[in-house]
Amino acid sequence: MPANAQSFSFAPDVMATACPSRAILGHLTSRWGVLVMVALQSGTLRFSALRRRIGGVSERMLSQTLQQLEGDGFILRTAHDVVPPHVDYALTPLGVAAASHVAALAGWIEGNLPRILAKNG
Amino acid sequence: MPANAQSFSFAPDVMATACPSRAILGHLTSRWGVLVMVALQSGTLRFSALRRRIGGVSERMLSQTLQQLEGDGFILRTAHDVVPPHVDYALTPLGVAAASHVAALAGWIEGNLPRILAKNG
DNA sequence: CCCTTTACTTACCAAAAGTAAGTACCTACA
DNA sequence: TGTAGGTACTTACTTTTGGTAAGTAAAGGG
Repeated sequence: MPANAQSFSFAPDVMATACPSRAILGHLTSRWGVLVMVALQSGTLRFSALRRRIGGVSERMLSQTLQQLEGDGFILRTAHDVVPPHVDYALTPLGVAAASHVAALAGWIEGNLPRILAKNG
Repeated sequence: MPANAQSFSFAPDVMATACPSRAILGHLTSRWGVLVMVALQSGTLRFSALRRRIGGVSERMLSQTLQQLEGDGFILRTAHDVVPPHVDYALTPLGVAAASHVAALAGWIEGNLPRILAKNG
């Protein structure tokens, strides 16, 4: 056992099927999860603002994705008890850190799209 | 038109359904795409070596994922015409750049798993 | 009075992904 | 010599996931 071992009985490894990190990675890299994290990077947004910003997402999928990311602690959901409903979504500190990585990937793709589409591997 | 404008009629935007960057993002963040990129970061691997390294992937999905990433120019496939078959997969320069971002995300998750699982958002 | 907006959920159907087996050829082992 | 295993896939079938459309409740505008 190495000197700086953690108080865990396993080393987190995304390559291992059963490792919890695999599920978290799955949530953050899910089709809509990535886009929700990127969208929330620029600040708090309401449900329908998110829906308008993220092209092509359905209410069902947005709702499901938000619940998943909230469950992981990346997103904070704040419901104001008024009619019509008003619900805000914002990144938690943990979410801000995670979002920076997914946004870096998305940004890199956007910035290098010409190169990618030209297939200059 | 700004001075440093690109020779493109659109600004790449992952939030837009029709933008090609959306599809590329989808490939790189697909369930097995992420893990393939991370696995190949440490060097060239054969099909079955990849399969053994990536826990839980089926041959069908690995094959499909590799073809997708090869089509995008992130991966180079080299088939040696021998029996039994011998096929090598390696990252292209473009793939190395992309892999650094997905690996950063995967690495961050692994490194912060305790915090994430403790749900200290 | 009906349409719209808000934030969802539920039922239904299509698309994606997982499982298992087939292909073709070689090596090793008994 | 026959059987098991390794190589890199593909194909058929089934299960799971994802998308579409509609329903819910209450307020406000035309």
